[in-house]
Amino acid sequence: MNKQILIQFGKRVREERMERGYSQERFGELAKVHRTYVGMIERAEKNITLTNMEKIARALKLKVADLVDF
Amino acid sequence: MNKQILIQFGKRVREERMERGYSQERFGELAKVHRTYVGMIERAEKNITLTNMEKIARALKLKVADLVDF
DNA sequence: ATACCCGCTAACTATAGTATGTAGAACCAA
DNA sequence: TTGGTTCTACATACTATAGTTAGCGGGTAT
Repeated sequence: MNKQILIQFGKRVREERMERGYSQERFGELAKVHRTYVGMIERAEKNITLTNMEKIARALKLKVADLVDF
Repeated sequence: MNKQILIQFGKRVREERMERGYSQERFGELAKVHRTYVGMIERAEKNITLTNMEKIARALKLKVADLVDF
């Protein structure tokens, strides 16, 4: 499994979340995922699926492609 | 679950695969995923994970972002 | 000292990932 | 025609792990 890509994705999410001043909890509510799941994704502990990537992108008002620029 | 995004992704994969003249089986070998899994993704029956998206993108010599232009 | 934020563990359940086999369509060759 | 090959859809089924949740600890701030 290519862990590097999960790390890059997690970094991007954290960047964009913090830029907007959201806590993990607040962001979880917006994206409709659990607060701890946000942390897991940012720490690259879970291999996120496409539908959840879309939830997160939507909460950030971004395209999925903006989060996987690789 | 947002099925529409899986449908779009599946279409993009099929387009790019066929453009290159690969069968599902041949493409599965290239991408290092099972032949039937390729079909399932193209038919939007599975919610693909980021690491497998990367495998598929690599086999197509594309970026992941090229496959999720939404 | 209460509230918020985050990392982390641990558990459960849903489903992604992997695989085998069957069947039908399209093609070509003998 | 008939037999062989290729490609794909589809039906299970197993096992790995993603998705979801509750809870604890440590830090920061008010």
